[in-house]
Amino acid sequence: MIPLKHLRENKTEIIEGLQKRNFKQTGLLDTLLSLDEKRRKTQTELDQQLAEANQLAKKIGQLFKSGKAEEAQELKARSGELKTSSKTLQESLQATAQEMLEIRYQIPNVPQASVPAGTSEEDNEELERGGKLPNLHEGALPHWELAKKYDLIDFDLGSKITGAGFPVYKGKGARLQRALINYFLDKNTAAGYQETQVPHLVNEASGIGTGQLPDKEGQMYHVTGDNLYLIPTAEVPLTNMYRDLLLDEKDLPIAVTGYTPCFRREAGSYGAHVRGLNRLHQFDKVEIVRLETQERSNEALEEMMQHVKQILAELELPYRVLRLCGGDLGFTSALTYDFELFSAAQEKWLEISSVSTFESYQAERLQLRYRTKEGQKQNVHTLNGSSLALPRVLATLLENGQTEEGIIIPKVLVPYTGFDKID
RNA sequence: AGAGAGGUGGCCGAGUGGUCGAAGGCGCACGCCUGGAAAGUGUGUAUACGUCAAAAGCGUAUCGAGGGUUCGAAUCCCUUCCUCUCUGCCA
Repeated sequence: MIPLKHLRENKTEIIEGLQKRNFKQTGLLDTLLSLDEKRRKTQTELDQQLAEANQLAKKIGQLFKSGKAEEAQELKARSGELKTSSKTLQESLQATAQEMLEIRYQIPNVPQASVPAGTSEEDNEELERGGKLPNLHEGALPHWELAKKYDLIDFDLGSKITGAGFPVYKGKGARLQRALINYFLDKNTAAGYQETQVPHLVNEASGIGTGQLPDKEGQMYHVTGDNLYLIPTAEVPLTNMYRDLLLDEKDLPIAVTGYTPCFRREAGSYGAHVRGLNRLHQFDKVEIVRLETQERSNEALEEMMQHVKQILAELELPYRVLRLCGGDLGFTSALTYDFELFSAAQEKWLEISSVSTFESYQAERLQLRYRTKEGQKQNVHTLNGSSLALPRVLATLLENGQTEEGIIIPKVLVPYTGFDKID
């Protein structure tokens, strides 16, 4: 959420920023500001009434003690009045606060200056390419064919036991998955991220904290019996570890990494987009999360980007880095770099990592602050990224590594897989 | 899942209807003492909101969370979450 104080002081800038992501309902900002004024007025009035009531209560107590019950009775009448009117004010205050909150949930983060304006992925800015494109032999196959040919992944079996989008990995396919998870975790811990295992189900407060709730409720699997949600990404538990905290500047930066399965309902997805590993209801991902000071967060974002890039380079996969345009930017993000791998057999780019800074936006919801050296309280800047999401890496690995003699495993992975070829 | 006990400030812990944002201790910060340190000693030590240009100050709220009773609630009642003990079940 946008901090209110910031909105009061920088409304014009915020509106300009939001235009970059084609956010039209700028009227909400004015509504918010006038509600804020109302809220403050009500608060002042309420405080005055409560103050009077407090004093009365004290007086009545003293009168009772000194045996002046009659005088006390007289005061009680006024006390009753105050009670009624303050209750009304209280309710009004709560309603206003709730209304403000709901509006604030509807206002996305303000993109950074470097974010290009744009409406779709067409307008994303390509920053660089790396790795090398493979020369596939005649008759090269997409990964779902390869998975079948070498018996690595069984989509039908997953459908049988659960449903579409829940594949079963078998033999070397399963081993490759485990190898990737370990390899990613090792790379991340070597870069200073603390390895963390978190719950795969979260409560409502956590969903609200990172912004999945209330808006994107339909995207998560909801365990209604216990009112818990299956995590759509490790970002949710990893970031919510720090919900409701007042840190000290010297506690920062905090960097954590964790592997979790991710569960997404993906309502509305269809067709070739969901073919094979391209889009799943359950998939594996290793996530990195950082908490930074406001001064250092942009630098941290660059570091995260370099880190992911290095992993992709080691895997010898053809990648490109994009700076997302306003229209493609996630609701809570201020700046996002997407990483894509080129799937040679499908002849298209597949997104495998998204590295973002949320600046204060998540912290405002999480109530996550830090005290600066000077003693001021500020919102922590939160950042996260995939490092990395497995299915599409696996898909590219299979497709780009295929030769007539089998699928070649990148050298860095061999110590993890225990084999250098799938045949 | 059933029965019981409990959740108080950074930590420990007192407080069962008024003078309690909360005794006392520990910790921490600053000062005094000391050649230096320890000990001793003094002062301070929560968060949010409102008021204010800002700070100070003042007001309000907060004793797990939410609601209720009462002129008045940390204290009584209800709901809920969490922790512990016993029983049951079970990787």
